[in-house]
Amino acid sequence: MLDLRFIRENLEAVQANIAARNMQADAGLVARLYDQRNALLKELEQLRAQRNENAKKMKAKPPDDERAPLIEEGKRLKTEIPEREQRLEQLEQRLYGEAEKVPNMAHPDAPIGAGEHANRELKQLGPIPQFTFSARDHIAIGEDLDLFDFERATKVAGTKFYYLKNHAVLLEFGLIRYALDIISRRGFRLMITPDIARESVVGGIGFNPRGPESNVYALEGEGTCLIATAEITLGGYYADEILAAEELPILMAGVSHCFRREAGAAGQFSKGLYRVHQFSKVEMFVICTPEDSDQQHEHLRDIEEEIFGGLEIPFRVVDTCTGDLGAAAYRKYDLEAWMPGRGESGGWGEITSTSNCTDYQSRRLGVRYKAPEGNRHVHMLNGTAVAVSRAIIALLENYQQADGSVRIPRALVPYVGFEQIGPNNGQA
RNA sequence: GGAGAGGUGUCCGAGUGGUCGAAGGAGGCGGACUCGAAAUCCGUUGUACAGUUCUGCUGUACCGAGGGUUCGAAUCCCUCCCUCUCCGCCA
Repeated sequence: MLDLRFIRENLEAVQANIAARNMQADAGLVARLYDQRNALLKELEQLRAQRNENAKKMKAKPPDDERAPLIEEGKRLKTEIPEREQRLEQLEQRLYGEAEKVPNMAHPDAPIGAGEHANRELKQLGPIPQFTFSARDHIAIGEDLDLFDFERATKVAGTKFYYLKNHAVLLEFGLIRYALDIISRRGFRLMITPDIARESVVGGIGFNPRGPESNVYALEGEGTCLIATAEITLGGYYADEILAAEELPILMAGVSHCFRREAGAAGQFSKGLYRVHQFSKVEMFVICTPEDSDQQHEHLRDIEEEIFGGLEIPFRVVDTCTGDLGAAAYRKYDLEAWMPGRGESGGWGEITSTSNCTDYQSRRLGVRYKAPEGNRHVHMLNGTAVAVSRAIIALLENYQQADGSVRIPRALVPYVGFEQIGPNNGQA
């Protein structure tokens, strides 16, 4: 959520930002409601001051003839105050409801535009593999090598679920451990987080906890949701706390399952492992001062490049345009891996993403730090270390061999314990 | 799941319906003493929102949460939540 005062004082910039992001929110209404709320609050506080004043006079235990009018006055205030309180509550509910729709401001360098074509490619790393045979997608590769079972997962759990089998299981754990080693060298505190979080935390991070539009699974009667990413549980870790300035930056990494409803998401790129209801992910999360967040964002991007560069997977880095930033991000970089099985002749597919959400999340979550000039909201950033299901796609498709086997990149071999998958697993 | 105890400021811990934003202590910060330190002494020390003649001042709210009683609630009543201890169950 943005600061209400900021919205009122920078109304035009906020409105322009909403338009650039292609979002629906009425900042003007927020500003008007805010003014109304402040006027009403002032009125209410004056009445309460009168009530306190009145009660103070009673403390002196005045004679009966003075008491009676004071009691009358008190009773009058007692009807007026709750009436204002009720109106204030309704007004604030509307105000916050509207204010929560207003997205974060965007970085001045973030490309402005609506669709994917407006994203700015920053760099491309690693050669795109040239195959002497016709490249297959990960579904075909995996089925041959007995790595997945989508059909039985559908029978048991529904569409967009999967069983990982055999080497794919080891691939999952190996990828996680590979990523953990890198980020722990980079100073991140490792955690395994709950896979469930309260709605207040889910909402504070910027996810819509309930409703048909929501991408998260709400648990019936519990007020909690399955998390869509460990960003939620890591971001909530310090909710309602005031941190010491010396503690910053805080670097956390969380391993979790991620659950996404993906309601209405369909199409050619939702086949196989690309868009699924459940996957495992290692997420990085940074809490820092406002002055530091741009630099921390570059740092996160650098780590993501190290992780996928180390796997020798060709990828490009994209500066996400305003229309694709979502509500919370101030700036976002996506890493898109080359996926040879995508479309007719391969294509780029998002494998990681890192966002600087500035104080948009920390304001609702109540995470602040003690600065010399007073308590300020921290900046929060997140970045994917490895999203296992998508990493598996990139590995299988880029490292597929003519004989149907899949080679394992050198850096990953120690973590998985084998050099290739099928047809004989490297055995003669 | 059963039984009991309890939720007050950074922490510990008092609190009779008005003099309680809240005693006392610890801790933190500033200062005095000291060659320096410890000890001792003095002072200071919550958060949020709003207003403002704005590096200060004023008002309001906050003693787990939400209701109620009252001219007035940390204090009385109701509901809920949470924590701890013991027992049961369990990976």
